[in-house]
Amino acid sequence: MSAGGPLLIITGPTAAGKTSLAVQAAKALNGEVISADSMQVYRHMDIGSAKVTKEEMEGIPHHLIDILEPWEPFNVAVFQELARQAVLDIQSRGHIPIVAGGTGFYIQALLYDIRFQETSEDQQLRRELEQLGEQKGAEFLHQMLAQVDPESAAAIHANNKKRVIRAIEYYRQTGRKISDHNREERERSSPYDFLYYVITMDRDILYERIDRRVDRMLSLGLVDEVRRLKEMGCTKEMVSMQGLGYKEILDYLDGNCSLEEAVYVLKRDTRHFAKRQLTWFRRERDTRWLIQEEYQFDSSRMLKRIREDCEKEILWK
RNA sequence: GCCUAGAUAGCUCAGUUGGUAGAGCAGAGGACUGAAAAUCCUCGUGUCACUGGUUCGAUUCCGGUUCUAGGCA
Repeated sequence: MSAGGPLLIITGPTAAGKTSLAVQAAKALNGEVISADSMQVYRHMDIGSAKVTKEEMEGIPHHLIDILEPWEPFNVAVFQELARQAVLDIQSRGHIPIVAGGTGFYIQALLYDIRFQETSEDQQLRRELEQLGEQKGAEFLHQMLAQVDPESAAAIHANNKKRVIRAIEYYRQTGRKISDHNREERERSSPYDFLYYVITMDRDILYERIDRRVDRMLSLGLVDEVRRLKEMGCTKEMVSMQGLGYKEILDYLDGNCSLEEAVYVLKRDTRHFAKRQLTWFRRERDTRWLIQEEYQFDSSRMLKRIREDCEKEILWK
Protein backbone atom coordinates (compact mmCIF):
# COMPACT_ATOMS: atom_id res chain seq x y z
CA MET A 1 0.00 0.00 0.00
CA SER A 2 1.40 3.36 -1.05
CA ALA A 3 1.52 6.28 1.29
CA GLY A 4 -1.07 8.24 -0.61
CA GLY A 5 -3.79 5.64 -0.37
CA PRO A 6 -6.24 4.52 -3.03
CA LEU A 7 -7.32 6.88 -5.77
CA LEU A 8 -9.78 6.30 -8.56
CA ILE A 9 -9.52 8.36 -11.74
CA ILE A 10 -12.28 8.60 -14.28
CA THR A 11 -11.47 10.66 -17.33
CA GLY A 12 -11.74 10.77 -21.10
CA PRO A 13 -12.64 13.24 -23.83
CA THR A 14 -15.60 15.60 -23.47
CA ALA A 15 -19.01 14.05 -23.80
CA ALA A 16 -17.72 10.54 -23.19
CA GLY A 17 -19.80 9.96 -20.05
CA LYS A 18 -17.44 10.77 -17.20
CA THR A 19 -19.85 12.58 -14.93
CA SER A 20 -22.43 9.87 -14.48
CA LEU A 21 -19.90 7.07 -14.16
CA ALA A 22 -18.07 9.01 -11.47
CA VAL A 23 -21.25 9.46 -9.45
CA GLN A 24 -22.16 5.81 -9.80
CA ALA A 25 -18.67 4.78 -8.78
CA ALA A 26 -18.84 7.07 -5.77
CA LYS A 27 -22.12 5.55 -4.69
CA ALA A 28 -20.84 2.03 -5.10
CA LEU A 29 -17.44 2.53 -3.52
CA ASN A 30 -18.22 4.97 -0.76
CA GLY A 31 -16.44 7.75 -2.57
CA GLU A 32 -16.49 11.49 -3.11
CA VAL A 33 -15.73 13.24 -6.36
CA ILE A 34 -12.91 15.68 -7.00
CA SER A 35 -13.45 17.53 -10.25
CA ALA A 36 -10.37 17.80 -12.47
CA ASP A 37 -11.85 20.37 -14.77
CA SER A 38 -10.40 23.77 -15.53
CA MET A 39 -13.77 25.38 -16.24
CA GLN A 40 -16.16 23.87 -13.74
CA VAL A 41 -14.27 25.59 -10.96
CA TYR A 42 -15.98 28.80 -12.05
CA ARG A 43 -19.33 29.97 -10.76
CA HIS A 44 -21.95 31.23 -13.24
CA MET A 45 -20.49 28.99 -15.92
CA ASP A 46 -22.85 26.06 -15.76
CA ILE A 47 -24.23 25.32 -19.20
CA GLY A 48 -21.10 25.86 -21.29
CA SER A 49 -18.87 23.88 -18.95
CA ALA A 50 -21.38 21.03 -18.80
CA LYS A 51 -21.17 21.28 -15.05
CA VAL A 52 -22.70 18.51 -12.96
CA THR A 53 -26.09 19.58 -11.71
CA LYS A 54 -27.30 19.10 -8.15
CA GLU A 55 -29.60 16.32 -9.33
CA GLU A 56 -26.83 14.55 -11.21
CA MET A 57 -24.69 14.54 -8.07
CA GLU A 58 -27.25 12.33 -6.38
CA GLY A 59 -26.06 13.46 -3.00
CA ILE A 60 -22.41 12.65 -3.64
CA PRO A 61 -20.10 15.46 -2.46
CA HIS A 62 -18.22 17.11 -5.34
CA HIS A 63 -15.06 19.09 -4.69
CA LEU A 64 -13.46 21.89 -6.73
CA ILE A 65 -16.67 22.95 -8.40
CA ASP A 66 -18.02 26.50 -8.14
CA ILE A 67 -15.08 27.70 -6.08
CA LEU A 68 -14.04 30.78 -8.07
CA GLU A 69 -15.49 33.81 -9.78
CA PRO A 70 -14.88 33.97 -13.54
CA TRP A 71 -12.41 36.81 -13.23
CA GLU A 72 -10.18 34.92 -10.81
CA PRO A 73 -7.10 33.20 -12.20
CA PHE A 74 -6.64 29.46 -11.92
CA ASN A 75 -3.89 27.06 -12.97
CA VAL A 76 -2.41 23.63 -12.38
CA ALA A 77 -0.50 24.60 -9.29
CA VAL A 78 -3.61 25.96 -7.60
CA PHE A 79 -5.56 22.94 -8.69
CA GLN A 80 -2.95 20.61 -7.30
CA GLU A 81 -2.91 22.33 -3.96
CA LEU A 82 -6.68 22.30 -3.60
CA ALA A 83 -7.00 18.78 -4.90
CA ARG A 84 -4.45 17.50 -2.38
CA GLN A 85 -6.42 19.09 0.41
CA ALA A 86 -9.60 17.53 -0.93
CA VAL A 87 -7.96 14.09 -1.01
CA LEU A 88 -6.94 14.37 2.63
CA ASP A 89 -10.33 15.72 3.54
CA ILE A 90 -12.11 12.82 1.87
CA GLN A 91 -9.76 10.26 3.38
CA SER A 92 -10.30 11.71 6.84
CA ARG A 93 -13.93 10.74 6.43
CA GLY A 94 -12.89 7.24 5.46
CA HIS A 95 -14.07 7.77 1.91
CA ILE A 96 -12.42 7.11 -1.43
CA PRO A 97 -11.35 10.07 -3.57
CA ILE A 98 -12.58 9.82 -7.15
CA VAL A 99 -10.94 12.23 -9.54
CA ALA A 100 -13.24 12.92 -12.46
CA GLY A 101 -12.74 15.40 -15.25
CA GLY A 102 -11.14 15.95 -18.62
CA THR A 103 -8.13 18.11 -17.84
CA GLY A 104 -5.31 15.60 -18.22
CA PHE A 105 -2.64 18.02 -17.14
CA TYR A 106 -4.36 18.54 -13.80
CA ILE A 107 -4.78 14.84 -13.24
CA GLN A 108 -1.11 14.30 -13.93
CA ALA A 109 -0.07 17.04 -11.50
CA LEU A 110 -2.08 15.46 -8.70
CA LEU A 111 -1.37 11.84 -9.53
CA TYR A 112 2.40 12.17 -9.80
CA ASP A 113 2.70 14.90 -7.25
CA ILE A 114 4.58 17.11 -9.69
CA ARG A 115 6.61 19.77 -7.90
CA PHE A 116 5.80 23.35 -8.75
CA GLN A 117 8.03 26.14 -7.57
CA GLU A 118 6.88 28.36 -4.78
CA THR A 119 7.10 31.49 -6.86
CA SER A 120 4.44 34.04 -7.41
CA GLU A 121 3.35 34.44 -10.97
CA ASP A 122 5.29 37.16 -12.70
CA GLN A 123 2.67 38.86 -14.85
CA GLN A 124 5.02 41.77 -15.41
CA LEU A 125 7.73 39.61 -16.95
CA ARG A 126 5.22 37.72 -19.04
CA ARG A 127 3.81 40.89 -20.49
CA GLU A 128 7.29 42.15 -21.27
CA LEU A 129 8.18 38.96 -23.07
CA GLU A 130 4.89 38.97 -24.92
CA GLN A 131 5.58 42.48 -26.14
CA LEU A 132 9.05 41.53 -27.14
CA GLY A 133 7.60 38.69 -29.13
CA GLU A 134 5.14 41.03 -30.83
CA GLN A 135 7.85 43.48 -31.77
CA LYS A 136 10.79 41.30 -32.65
CA GLY A 137 9.05 38.10 -33.58
CA ALA A 138 8.84 34.56 -32.29
CA GLU A 139 12.35 33.75 -33.49
CA PHE A 140 13.80 36.41 -31.25
CA LEU A 141 12.20 34.96 -28.13
CA HIS A 142 13.26 31.52 -29.14
CA GLN A 143 16.84 32.74 -29.47
CA MET A 144 16.66 34.23 -25.99
CA LEU A 145 15.65 30.86 -24.67
CA ALA A 146 18.34 29.07 -26.66
CA GLN A 147 20.99 31.13 -24.91
CA VAL A 148 19.99 30.05 -21.42
CA ASP A 149 18.40 26.66 -22.07
CA PRO A 150 19.33 25.16 -25.44
CA GLU A 151 17.67 21.86 -24.64
CA SER A 152 14.29 23.50 -24.13
CA ALA A 153 14.76 25.64 -27.18
CA ALA A 154 15.33 22.52 -29.22
CA ALA A 155 12.23 20.88 -27.80
CA ILE A 156 9.87 23.84 -28.04
CA HIS A 157 8.87 25.13 -31.46
CA ALA A 158 9.58 28.84 -31.90
CA ASN A 159 5.97 29.51 -32.84
CA ASN A 160 4.81 28.17 -29.50
CA LYS A 161 5.29 31.50 -27.79
CA LYS A 162 3.42 30.56 -24.64
CA ARG A 163 5.80 27.69 -23.98
CA VAL A 164 8.87 29.69 -24.93
CA ILE A 165 7.84 32.48 -22.58
CA ARG A 166 7.16 30.08 -19.76
CA ALA A 167 10.57 28.48 -20.19
CA ILE A 168 12.29 31.85 -20.07
CA GLU A 169 10.19 32.89 -17.12
CA TYR A 170 11.10 29.70 -15.32
CA TYR A 171 14.78 30.29 -15.85
CA ARG A 172 14.59 33.92 -14.70
CA GLN A 173 12.67 33.00 -11.57
CA THR A 174 14.56 29.93 -10.46
CA GLY A 175 17.90 30.13 -12.19
CA ARG A 176 17.27 26.59 -13.38
CA LYS A 177 16.43 25.15 -16.76
CA ILE A 178 12.89 24.00 -17.20
CA SER A 179 14.17 21.14 -19.30
CA ASP A 180 16.05 19.80 -16.25
CA HIS A 181 13.00 20.25 -14.11
CA ASN A 182 10.78 18.46 -16.59
CA ARG A 183 13.15 15.55 -16.88
CA GLU A 184 13.21 15.10 -13.12
CA GLU A 185 9.48 15.36 -12.73
CA ARG A 186 8.89 12.88 -15.50
CA GLU A 187 10.67 10.26 -13.42
CA ARG A 188 8.25 10.53 -10.55
CA SER A 189 6.09 7.65 -9.50
CA SER A 190 2.73 8.16 -7.97
CA PRO A 191 2.26 8.13 -4.22
CA TYR A 192 -1.20 6.71 -4.75
CA ASP A 193 -2.58 3.27 -5.41
CA PHE A 194 -4.55 4.39 -8.38
CA LEU A 195 -6.81 3.04 -11.03
CA TYR A 196 -6.75 5.33 -14.04
CA TYR A 197 -9.75 4.90 -16.31
CA VAL A 198 -10.18 6.60 -19.66
CA ILE A 199 -13.64 6.40 -21.20
CA THR A 200 -13.78 6.51 -24.96
CA MET A 201 -15.73 5.33 -27.98
CA ASP A 202 -15.71 5.30 -31.75
CA ARG A 203 -14.57 8.71 -32.98
CA ASP A 204 -17.57 9.33 -35.26
CA ILE A 205 -20.00 8.58 -32.46
CA LEU A 206 -18.09 10.81 -30.06
CA TYR A 207 -18.21 13.67 -32.55
CA GLU A 208 -21.94 13.21 -33.03
CA ARG A 209 -22.41 13.33 -29.28
CA ILE A 210 -20.39 16.53 -29.13
CA ASP A 211 -22.58 18.16 -31.79
CA ARG A 212 -25.73 17.09 -29.99
CA ARG A 213 -24.41 18.33 -26.68
CA VAL A 214 -23.64 21.76 -28.09
CA ASP A 215 -27.18 21.89 -29.51
CA ARG A 216 -28.50 20.99 -26.08
CA MET A 217 -26.39 23.71 -24.44
CA LEU A 218 -27.87 26.22 -26.86
CA SER A 219 -31.42 25.17 -26.07
CA LEU A 220 -30.64 25.30 -22.36
CA GLY A 221 -29.70 28.96 -22.77
CA LEU A 222 -25.96 29.10 -23.37
CA VAL A 223 -26.24 32.44 -25.13
CA ASP A 224 -28.06 33.97 -22.16
CA GLU A 225 -25.50 32.54 -19.79
CA VAL A 226 -22.66 34.15 -21.71
CA ARG A 227 -24.60 37.39 -22.02
CA ARG A 228 -24.95 37.48 -18.24
CA LEU A 229 -21.20 36.91 -17.84
CA LYS A 230 -20.54 39.71 -20.28
CA GLU A 231 -22.80 41.98 -18.25
CA MET A 232 -20.86 41.01 -15.14
CA GLY A 233 -17.78 42.38 -16.87
CA CYS A 234 -16.20 39.23 -18.23
CA THR A 235 -13.96 39.73 -21.23
CA LYS A 236 -12.23 37.35 -23.58
CA GLU A 237 -8.84 37.99 -21.98
CA MET A 238 -9.89 36.12 -18.83
CA VAL A 239 -8.80 32.52 -18.54
CA SER A 240 -12.38 31.49 -17.84
CA MET A 241 -13.61 33.09 -21.03
CA GLN A 242 -11.17 31.05 -23.08
CA GLY A 243 -13.29 28.04 -22.33
CA LEU A 244 -15.15 26.35 -25.16
CA GLY A 245 -18.61 27.80 -25.53
CA TYR A 246 -17.60 31.05 -23.92
CA LYS A 247 -15.08 32.48 -26.33
CA GLU A 248 -17.21 31.58 -29.35
CA ILE A 249 -20.49 32.96 -28.01
CA LEU A 250 -18.67 36.03 -26.73
CA ASP A 251 -17.48 36.58 -30.29
CA TYR A 252 -21.06 36.44 -31.46
CA LEU A 253 -22.27 38.81 -28.73
CA ASP A 254 -19.47 41.23 -29.60
CA GLY A 255 -20.78 41.27 -33.15
CA ASN A 256 -17.76 39.57 -34.72
CA CYS A 257 -19.75 36.78 -36.30
CA SER A 258 -23.21 35.34 -36.70
CA LEU A 259 -24.63 32.88 -34.21
CA GLU A 260 -24.51 30.21 -36.87
CA GLU A 261 -20.80 30.76 -37.39
CA ALA A 262 -20.16 30.78 -33.65
CA VAL A 263 -21.93 27.45 -33.28
CA TYR A 264 -20.02 25.93 -36.18
CA VAL A 265 -16.71 27.02 -34.66
CA LEU A 266 -17.75 25.83 -31.21
CA LYS A 267 -18.59 22.36 -32.45
CA ARG A 268 -15.45 22.15 -34.51
CA ASP A 269 -13.17 23.34 -31.70
CA THR A 270 -14.79 20.98 -29.26
CA ARG A 271 -14.02 18.09 -31.62
CA HIS A 272 -10.43 19.27 -31.85
CA PHE A 273 -10.29 19.44 -28.09
CA ALA A 274 -11.60 15.91 -27.67
CA LYS A 275 -8.92 14.73 -30.08
CA ARG A 276 -6.20 16.47 -28.07
CA GLN A 277 -7.50 14.94 -24.88
CA LEU A 278 -7.25 11.48 -26.41
CA THR A 279 -3.69 12.19 -27.53
CA TRP A 280 -2.84 13.14 -23.98
CA PHE A 281 -4.36 10.06 -22.37
CA ARG A 282 -2.80 7.74 -24.92
CA ARG A 283 0.58 8.93 -23.75
CA GLU A 284 -0.11 8.56 -20.05
CA ARG A 285 1.15 5.48 -18.29
CA ASP A 286 -1.00 2.86 -16.58
CA THR A 287 -4.27 3.89 -18.11
CA ARG A 288 -7.19 1.49 -18.39
CA TRP A 289 -9.44 2.18 -21.33
CA LEU A 290 -13.17 1.80 -21.10
CA ILE A 291 -14.52 1.52 -24.62
CA GLN A 292 -18.20 2.44 -24.45
CA GLU A 293 -19.15 0.01 -27.23
CA GLU A 294 -17.79 -2.90 -25.22
CA TYR A 295 -20.14 -2.00 -22.40
CA GLN A 296 -23.13 -1.21 -24.60
CA PHE A 297 -22.87 2.40 -23.47
CA ASP A 298 -24.12 1.21 -20.09
CA SER A 299 -22.33 2.80 -17.15
CA SER A 300 -23.45 0.10 -14.74
CA ARG A 301 -21.57 -2.46 -16.85
CA MET A 302 -18.48 -0.26 -16.72
CA LEU A 303 -18.91 0.06 -12.99
CA LYS A 304 -18.92 -3.72 -12.70
CA ARG A 305 -15.57 -3.80 -14.48
CA ILE A 306 -14.20 -1.17 -12.12
CA ARG A 307 -15.33 -3.16 -9.10
CA GLU A 308 -13.66 -6.27 -10.44
CA ASP A 309 -10.44 -4.36 -10.94
CA CYS A 310 -10.65 -3.01 -7.41
CA GLU A 311 -10.93 -6.50 -5.99
CA LYS A 312 -8.05 -7.75 -8.10
CA GLU A 313 -5.82 -4.90 -7.07
CA ILE A 314 -7.01 -5.08 -3.47
CA LEU A 315 -7.00 -1.33 -3.26
CA TRP A 316 -9.67 -1.13 -0.67
CA LYS A 317 -10.59 -3.74 1.84
C1' G B 1 -36.11 27.21 -75.97
C1' C B 2 -31.71 30.53 -76.50
C1' C B 3 -27.26 33.02 -74.37
C1' U B 4 -23.35 33.27 -70.71
C1' A B 5 -20.44 31.28 -66.75
C1' G B 6 -19.21 27.04 -64.05
C1' A B 7 -18.35 21.50 -63.30
C1' U B 8 -10.84 19.88 -60.15
C1' A B 9 -9.49 16.34 -52.75
C1' G B 10 -15.21 15.27 -47.91
C1' C B 11 -16.33 21.16 -48.50
C1' U B 12 -14.87 26.17 -50.73
C1' C B 13 -11.87 27.21 -54.57
C1' A B 14 -6.83 28.08 -57.25
C1' G B 15 -4.00 26.19 -61.35
C1' U B 16 -1.76 23.87 -65.66
C1' U B 17 0.46 29.69 -72.31
C1' G B 18 -1.03 21.06 -73.67
C1' G B 19 3.78 16.95 -70.35
C1' U B 20 -1.97 13.57 -65.40
C1' A B 21 -2.45 19.13 -60.13
C1' G B 22 -2.41 22.56 -55.02
C1' A B 23 -4.24 26.03 -51.01
C1' G B 24 -7.69 26.98 -46.98
C1' C B 25 -11.22 24.37 -44.12
C1' A B 26 -12.70 19.45 -42.60
C1' G B 27 -10.14 14.95 -41.12
C1' A B 28 -5.72 12.11 -39.00
C1' G B 29 -1.20 11.78 -35.91
C1' G B 30 1.94 14.17 -32.30
C1' A B 31 3.90 17.62 -28.41
C1' C B 32 2.62 19.50 -23.68
C1' U B 33 5.23 19.77 -16.26
C1' G B 34 2.28 27.25 -13.09
C1' A B 35 -2.71 30.23 -19.41
C1' A B 36 -3.97 23.28 -20.60
C1' A B 37 -11.57 23.84 -22.80
C1' A B 38 -5.05 27.09 -23.62
C1' U B 39 -0.76 26.91 -26.95
C1' C B 40 2.00 24.65 -30.85
C1' C B 41 3.98 20.99 -34.74
C1' U B 42 3.44 17.30 -38.84
C1' C B 43 0.42 14.88 -42.78
C1' G B 44 -2.68 16.50 -49.49
C1' U B 45 -3.51 10.99 -55.82
C1' G B 46 -8.02 13.09 -56.74
C1' U B 47 -12.04 8.63 -62.92
C1' C B 48 -9.36 17.39 -62.93
C1' A B 49 -18.40 15.88 -64.98
C1' C B 50 -19.16 12.50 -69.33
C1' U B 51 -18.02 11.67 -74.45
C1' G B 52 -15.79 12.21 -79.37
C1' G B 53 -11.79 14.95 -82.01
C1' U B 54 -6.89 17.44 -82.80
C1' U B 55 -2.01 15.95 -80.83
C1' C B 56 3.69 11.90 -79.64
C1' G B 57 0.72 13.39 -75.34
C1' A B 58 -5.52 16.61 -73.21
C1' U B 59 -7.62 17.91 -66.85
C1' U B 60 -5.83 22.03 -70.08
C1' C B 61 -7.52 23.34 -77.11
C1' C B 62 -12.16 22.19 -80.33
C1' G B 63 -17.20 19.71 -80.82
C1' G B 64 -21.21 17.29 -78.43
C1' U B 65 -23.89 15.47 -73.89
C1' U B 66 -25.49 15.95 -68.79
C1' C B 67 -25.94 18.86 -64.48
C1' U B 68 -25.71 23.74 -61.69
C1' A B 69 -26.09 29.07 -61.39
C1' G B 70 -27.38 33.75 -63.73
C1' G B 71 -29.54 36.33 -67.90
C1' C B 72 -32.88 36.67 -72.28
C1' A B 73 -37.38 35.05 -74.26
